[in-house]
Amino acid sequence: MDMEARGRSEHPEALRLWLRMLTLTQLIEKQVRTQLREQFGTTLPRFDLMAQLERKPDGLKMNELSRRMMVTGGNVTGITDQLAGEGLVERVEVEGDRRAYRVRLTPAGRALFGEMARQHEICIVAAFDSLSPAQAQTLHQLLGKVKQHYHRDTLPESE
Amino acid sequence: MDMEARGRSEHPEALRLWLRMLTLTQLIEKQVRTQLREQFGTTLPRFDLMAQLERKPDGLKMNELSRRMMVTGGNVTGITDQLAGEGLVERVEVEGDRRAYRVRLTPAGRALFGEMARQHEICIVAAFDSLSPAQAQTLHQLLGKVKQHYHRDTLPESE
DNA sequence: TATTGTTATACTCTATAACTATA
DNA sequence: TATAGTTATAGAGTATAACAATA
Repeated sequence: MDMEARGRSEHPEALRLWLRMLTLTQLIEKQVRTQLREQFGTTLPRFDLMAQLERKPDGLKMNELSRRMMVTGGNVTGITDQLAGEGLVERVEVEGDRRAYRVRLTPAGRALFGEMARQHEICIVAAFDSLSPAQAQTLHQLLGKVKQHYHRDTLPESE
Repeated sequence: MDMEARGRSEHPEALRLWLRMLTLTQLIEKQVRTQLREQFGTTLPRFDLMAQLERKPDGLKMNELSRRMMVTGGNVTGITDQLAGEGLVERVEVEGDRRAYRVRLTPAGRALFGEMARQHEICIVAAFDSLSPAQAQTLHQLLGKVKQHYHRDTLPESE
């Protein structure tokens, strides 16, 4: 192992940091995808879409979903079609704009997402098990600092 | 924005941490992919493979590449075929085992990788620009702790 | 004209499994 | 039998661009 092998002492700290973060993220992500596939027959983008909707009872418009999921619109249509076909989400009309829909979880979708989220949480908690609460908080803050700076440079607007 | 929207106060710290790390990684990764595509007409897996070889003058066997890149063997064959077709890597025989090859960078591949790595480094350094050296080191250490623990649970062997 | 969402398409990346050739 | 690597295939995931309907 290790993709991280790429980062060597001759490289600046930032590069070693990035390679470690990338490797770790891929490792955890791979496990999450496996869990979603094996336990629920679903995929990470589908889970992501449902997660976006979970705390928005009124749903989200397609372009909002697209922006939040960081993928282009056509893909959101495809995933939404799948989930709608399984009765997990539904499209509802937006009054005042007949072009747009809002997508929201159905009761069945909400129930299934609750189960998935519970398993997912167990998996993630285990992954970060080695950190003390204080360390976890520090990590969270440092990542937040990087992300905020990054957004400022590349994605001016935010919610 | 934000995929991180998934993480709410009712969720444990680990989940918020994970979502923040995932979002940030995807953000940076997307920029890296764009840079590799636009400036060099290449992809992240191709860059990764070359990066693995860069510090191994004798090259690596296919199964070692597969393990390090965390993908299955067939994919390594495909990427190696592409790079070999462009004269960037070459397969050399392993004496004592006529089944195996070692893949290594050609001089042209080494030169090109050097250029790519230089641009890549600029991009990554900029991404983590907001951290002080001490903060970067802390982040590196915390990620290392999580990763080590993770490896112990899931991937016993290491290099 | 601009925007919302859909459709069609193509390409990269990936895993799986069957295959060959050596060991 | 087991291992190194290849081939073939299928599916996920993505971006692009052309399109329809509405604003």
